[in-house]
Amino acid sequence: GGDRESAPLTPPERGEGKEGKKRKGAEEELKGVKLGSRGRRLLEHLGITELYPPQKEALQHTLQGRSTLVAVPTAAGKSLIAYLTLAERLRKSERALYLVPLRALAVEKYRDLRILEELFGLKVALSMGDFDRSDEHLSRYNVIVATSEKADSLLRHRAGWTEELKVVVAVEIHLLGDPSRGATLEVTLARIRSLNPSAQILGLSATVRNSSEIANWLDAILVESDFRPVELREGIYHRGRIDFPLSGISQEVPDSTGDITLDLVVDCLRGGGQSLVFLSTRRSAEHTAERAGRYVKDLLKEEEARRLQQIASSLEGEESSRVISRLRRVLSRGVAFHHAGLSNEARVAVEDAFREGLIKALFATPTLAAGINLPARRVIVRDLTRYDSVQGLTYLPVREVKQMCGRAGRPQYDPWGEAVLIARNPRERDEVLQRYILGEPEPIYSTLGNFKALRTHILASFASGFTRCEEELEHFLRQTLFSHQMDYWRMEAMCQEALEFLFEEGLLRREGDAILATDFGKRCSRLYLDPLSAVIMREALLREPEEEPDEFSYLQVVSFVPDMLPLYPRSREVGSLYRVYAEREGRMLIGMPEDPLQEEIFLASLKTALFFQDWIEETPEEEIEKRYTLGPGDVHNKIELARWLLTGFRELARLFNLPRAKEIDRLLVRVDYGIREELEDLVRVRGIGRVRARTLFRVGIRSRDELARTPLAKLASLPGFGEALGRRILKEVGVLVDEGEEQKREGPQSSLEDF
DNA sequence: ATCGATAGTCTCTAGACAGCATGTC
DNA sequence: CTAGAGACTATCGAT
Repeated sequence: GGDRESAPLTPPERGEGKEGKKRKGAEEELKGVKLGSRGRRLLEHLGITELYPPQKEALQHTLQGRSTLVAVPTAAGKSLIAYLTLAERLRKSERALYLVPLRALAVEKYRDLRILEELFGLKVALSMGDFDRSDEHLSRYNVIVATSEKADSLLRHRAGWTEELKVVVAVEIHLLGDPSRGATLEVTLARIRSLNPSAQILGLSATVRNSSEIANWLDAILVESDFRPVELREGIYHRGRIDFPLSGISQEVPDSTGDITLDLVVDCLRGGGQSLVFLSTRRSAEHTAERAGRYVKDLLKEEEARRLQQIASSLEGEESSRVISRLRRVLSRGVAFHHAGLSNEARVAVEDAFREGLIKALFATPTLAAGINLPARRVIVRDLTRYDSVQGLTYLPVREVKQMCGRAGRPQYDPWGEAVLIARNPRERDEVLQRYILGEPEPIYSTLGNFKALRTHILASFASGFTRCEEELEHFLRQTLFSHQMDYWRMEAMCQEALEFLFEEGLLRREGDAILATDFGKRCSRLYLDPLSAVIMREALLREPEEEPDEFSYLQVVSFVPDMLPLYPRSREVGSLYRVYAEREGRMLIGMPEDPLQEEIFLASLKTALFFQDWIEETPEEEIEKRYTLGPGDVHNKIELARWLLTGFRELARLFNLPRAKEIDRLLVRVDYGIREELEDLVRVRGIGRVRARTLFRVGIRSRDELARTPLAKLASLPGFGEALGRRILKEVGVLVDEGEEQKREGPQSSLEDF
């Protein structure tokens, strides 16, 4: 429930009834749509008495089973269309897939959709990387919520149920144009459609210029509208005033702080409204929050200040990271910042406190624009440009700014929403007006036409047996958005290049006219690795350096691969990285490349490997954060990446029957826990992680055997242990000793609470 | 001699998807 | 076509 775009569908009571909407009784309003009993029950349960015009229009098509593309602004109630369609159309023996771009969104949608289970007995499953391990069991569910990468992976594993989908919902479908991840969504949709030609596709999109082209590709009916449940006023701030060009309103903003951004925040807060401020860097998000705190602090109610203090102090223990303690400090003053460097715990705390209205101003990087819905009375876009290493400073895409602006106006709370774009000079004022207020969002273009996407998806196509020769590949590629938008011959040359690469590197082989994936190719595809990553890993595995490789050697390999997001060295670190290399050259599994561009990546891989090494040397996390200027969220993300890539690395070593697989597996355990070798044994015991293992080690308990000989009383007295835990641990170790069984330990459990 | 203010110079830049293996409280 | 915030450093002046 809460403030998600799916839930608050009652129009604002204070609203003026813009655009001539009239309130009518529930029955009459719903008449335009032939909702069945399930739909009515769902609406009733959600407390919704009225549907918005675009919802009604879309439902007329979707309830008939027609594929539909709904292109409407942020927060116009797109999700409800999907929920109602699923409720009405899905029988207990049938299946639907719900595609989302982010894991956080997957969790959100999963929670929402659980209501279908509650009301109609339709079972809902959540499937995303590192979360749902029992993929075969997914066939027992009616609605499967998955990220597009996970869905792609499930297709590659040929889970049977992927061929019997009745409805496929794809949200944020405009991400087809995303340069790094759009191709996955595109191929996944194309694949699903070719396996399920009769499946109903329900695409939900932000407004885009070429929506009819996208709809056409999907063979879908287009429902387009710029309807918003809360009026949105888009304005430009310049020289002490906000102008709202479309409504002709102009409003003065008193100079109370000497800083434009803070003036806008304070101005909004005086009217009792929350602000959401978008900035381009983490540093300015944190810094501006800090300055804003001084002004917001005094405007807090006593009760609010108390609650905020509570939330701040509940964030982790005393010793914690720079970022978190800074967040704590600003939180107690009624403001916060939000970026990907925060831990999940902190992020969620900030989001909740903002929803509750406790945080008066939130300073965010684009994490919030694309992520979960967090509306505010006033959205302030301070930075309309972003640094790009290739192009320098560039203006943000219109779609992105519109998405930020769309967050303005909380249904049921605000009479209207205000989005304020800050112009720094008269020339920029005109630019902003033309580009963002009057301008249209960019068209969506396929991003499948690049080497990385093609080699990855072409391999997957053969590895999973979807295509078995060049003609079948062409037939499939002709169904993609790319060939829908451009002539196929443009892609053909690139496909040839990708095929050549895959043949040459032994991922594909020919058998007469047929094309087959080799075992290496199949493994690579199922491990979801970029073929280039797999090739680099294979070369590293087969290399025989002068000296025995150590953990650093392996860590450097996974850090060098294109699937890694490495830590780039600062200019003054470069020298020492060359020294690191010189020192370890004899043990390295990859040599320094000649190509200067590759060399840069290589240096980054060295820095990244040093980071992982610090982690498994049990360097305190705060120290790591300081040394590499990262936040807890970054550390976590990097570790997670390394776990995935090390698994792939290990599996490839196993495939080639190399003893190095064992080495890599042990390293994986260490990365998993962030521990030195000496704790490896202890940590395999359930209930013992890096901290407890270190405690045990310190008092001389160094193995499971020694643990088994420890009296319960002693164990229970150690810090971090108690009687119950001690008993459980001893039981587990005891059982092991009795049965003399070699037991593998489990990975750490993920749970919904982690999100 | 030490400290501090000021002006000039240097540095750095958002985000986030994926795998495998199994029993257990 | 297109940078700017913030950290760091050098310099000079005051005490």
